[in-house]
Amino acid sequence: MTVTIKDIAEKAGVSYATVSRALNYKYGVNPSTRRQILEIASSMNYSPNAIARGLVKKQTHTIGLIIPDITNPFFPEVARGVEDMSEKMGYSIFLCNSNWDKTKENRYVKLLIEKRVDGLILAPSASVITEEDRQIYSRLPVVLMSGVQSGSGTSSVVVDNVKGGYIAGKYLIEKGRKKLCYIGGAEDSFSVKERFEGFFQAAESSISVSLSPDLVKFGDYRQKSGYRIMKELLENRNIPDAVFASNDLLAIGVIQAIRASGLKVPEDISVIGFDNIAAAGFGEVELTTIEHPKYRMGELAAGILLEKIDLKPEMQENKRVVLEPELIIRRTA
Amino acid sequence: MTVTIKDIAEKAGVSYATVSRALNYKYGVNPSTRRQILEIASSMNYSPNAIARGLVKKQTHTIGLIIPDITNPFFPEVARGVEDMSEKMGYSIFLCNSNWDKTKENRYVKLLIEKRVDGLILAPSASVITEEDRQIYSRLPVVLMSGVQSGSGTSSVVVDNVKGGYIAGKYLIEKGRKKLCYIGGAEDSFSVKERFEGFFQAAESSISVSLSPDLVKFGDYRQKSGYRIMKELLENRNIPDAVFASNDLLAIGVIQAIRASGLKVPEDISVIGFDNIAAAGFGEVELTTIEHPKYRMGELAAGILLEKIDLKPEMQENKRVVLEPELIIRRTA
DNA sequence: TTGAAAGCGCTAACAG
DNA sequence: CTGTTAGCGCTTTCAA
Repeated sequence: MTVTIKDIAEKAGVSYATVSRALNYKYGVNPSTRRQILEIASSMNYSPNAIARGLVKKQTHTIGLIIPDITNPFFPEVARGVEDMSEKMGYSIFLCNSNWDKTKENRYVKLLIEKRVDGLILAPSASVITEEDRQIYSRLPVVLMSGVQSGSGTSSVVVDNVKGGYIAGKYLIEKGRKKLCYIGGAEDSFSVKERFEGFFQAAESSISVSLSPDLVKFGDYRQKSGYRIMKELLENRNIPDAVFASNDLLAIGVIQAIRASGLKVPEDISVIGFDNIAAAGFGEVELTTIEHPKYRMGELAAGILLEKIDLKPEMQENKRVVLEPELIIRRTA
Repeated sequence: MTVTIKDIAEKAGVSYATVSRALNYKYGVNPSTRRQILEIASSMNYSPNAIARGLVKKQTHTIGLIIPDITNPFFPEVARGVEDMSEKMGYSIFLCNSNWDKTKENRYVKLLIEKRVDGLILAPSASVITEEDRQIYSRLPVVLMSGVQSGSGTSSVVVDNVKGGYIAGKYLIEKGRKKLCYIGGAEDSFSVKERFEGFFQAAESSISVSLSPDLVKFGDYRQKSGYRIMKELLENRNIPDAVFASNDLLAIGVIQAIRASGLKVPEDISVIGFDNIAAAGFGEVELTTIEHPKYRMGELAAGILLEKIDLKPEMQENKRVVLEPELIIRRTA
C-alpha cells in the first residue's frame, strides 16, 4: 500500500540499506546512486515512517506539552513560545489541555509516555507535587512551568510572583489607596499564594494601609469567578478601594462587577491584574497589570528541555529560571 | 532499560505472546494467568510502547490538528471541541500552529503524515486549495474547517458565512445606519469574501443604504490591522456610520481607532464583529457580533474525521456541515 | 489456553 | 561504496 524503502530499493536495484543511507544523507553512498534513489523516492511519493524510525532510534523527536486551560490567552502565548523553539530544533509537540483537572493531567502524562515523547513540559493544574508525580517525572526529562514551587525535583521556569505582587501593591499604595483587596485563583496554588505574599508585604510596609482577611478571596482562574467574588463583596457592602486580582481574566470579571454596580474604575476602585494578556489592552478594558513573560517562558522551557534531552540522564541537572515581572500601567489603576 | 513484555513474560514464566494477550484483554487467556501478568506488569511499572504497537497495527490513534493562529481566541475554542471529542473516542491530537503561513502549514502536514497520524483536521491558512493540496489530502482522512469553499474534495465544517454577513448588515440597516463599511481579513479568503457577500446583499436590498468600494478594506486577521485600517479611514475623513468587521479581533481594533479619534461607539459609528470570542464580552468592549459555533465546529470536525477513519477509504464519503450563525447584540451596534 | 515464529518499516553494525 | 543481517517492541497467525 504505502511505499517503503524496500519498494524503492527494488526499483533502484539496490539493497534497502543503501536506500536508508541515501535518504539520510549518510556518508559512503555513491553520489549517482544517491541521486537516483532520491529521484525514485520522490517520484513514488515516499514518506518516511517516523514510527518505524522511532522504534529503532528510541527517540521520536516529539515533546509533550500539557497546559491547564487553552482558553485562557495566557497559555496559548506560552505554547507559541514552546512551539517556535521546538520547531526550530526539529521537534514537534503534542499539545494537551488538562482543563485544570489533575486526573486528566495524569492521564495525559501517562499517554505521552506511552507515545514515547522525548520530554515533557508541564504547566501543572495543581501546585502540590506528590511523591507519585515525582516518580513519574523521573522517567523522562521534564520541565515545569508557571506556578511551581522550587525544589520540585525538576527544572522549572516561573515568573517572580512575590515580586510581581509586591510591585502591584506598592503601585496601588503610591496611588493613595488604603483599603486593599486580593482576589486569587485556587487557594492552594503556589503562584496565587506567592503573589499574595508579595502584595501582603507591600501592604504591611505602609502603616495606613489595610488588607484585611475578609478582603482576601479565592475562586478559580476564570473571569466568572472574578465577577462572582466581587459582586458578593459589593453586595455585602464590603468595599475596597483597590483590588489586585491574581490574573487578568479574574481582573476583567472584577471590573465588570464593579461597573455593573454603578461604581467607577479606577475612580472608586482601582483594579490591577497579572499576566498582561492581549485582551487586557482591548478597547476600554485598559487593564493595568503585571507583565508575565509568557512567550519567553515557553521558549525557555523548551530550550531547557531540549538541552536535557541531549544529555545522558546522569548528566542532566535541574535548572530553575525566574523571570522578571513588570508593571504595565493602563487605565484601571 | 525500559520494561517490555519480554521482561514480564520472563518473570511470569510464560511466552510474551501470552503477555500481549493478557495486557490487551483478549479472549483465551486463563484468568489466573492474566491476573498474575497484570500484577507483574504494574509492579514493574510497565508502560506499553505505543510506537511499537503503531508500527504493527498501522494506526496510531492520533490525529493532527493544524490551526493558523493559536493566539486568536477563536481557534483555541475550536481546538477544545476537537480535543474533547477526540479524547472521548480514545484519540490524542498533535496540535500545530501554522501562524497563517502556508509553507509552515505544508511542512506540518508532511510531518504529521510522517508521524502517521490516522487523520487530519485543518483550518487552512489560505483559502485556495491547490491541486497539490488535494493530492496530499487524498493520502489520509482529512476534514477542513472554517474558511473553505465547498467542493474542496474533502469533508468540511463551516459556518454559514453569507448568512452571517447578511444578518449583520440587516441589523445595522434596521438601526438606521446608511453608510456601511466592511473591514475584512485577507482579501483572498473565502470566509472573508462570503461574509462580505452576505453583507453586500443586505446593503443592496435597501435603497437608501450605501456600501461604496472605498469603504471595503482588507488586511489580516489581527486587531492591529483593524486599528490601522480604521485609523486611515478616519484620517481621510472617509467616515462610515457603521462597520462590519470580518472577525472580532479586527472589530476590537476598529473600536479602538474610533475611540482614539474622539468619536463614540455606537453613537457615531456602530461596530459589529464576527466569531463571538470571549473577549467580545469583556468589560466595556461589549461588542455586538455574530456567534460562530466554535466549540461545536471542532467537535463536529473530530466526529466526522473519526467516523472516516473507521471506514475503508472507498467507503469514505465527504460531508459538508454548515453551521448557523446567530446575532449577539451587545453595546457597540 | 498457550507457544513459536513471522513481520510491521526502519537503522546500524559487520562484512565484503 | 554496498549488501547481509539482526533487532527495536509489539501483534497476530498457525500449531500444538
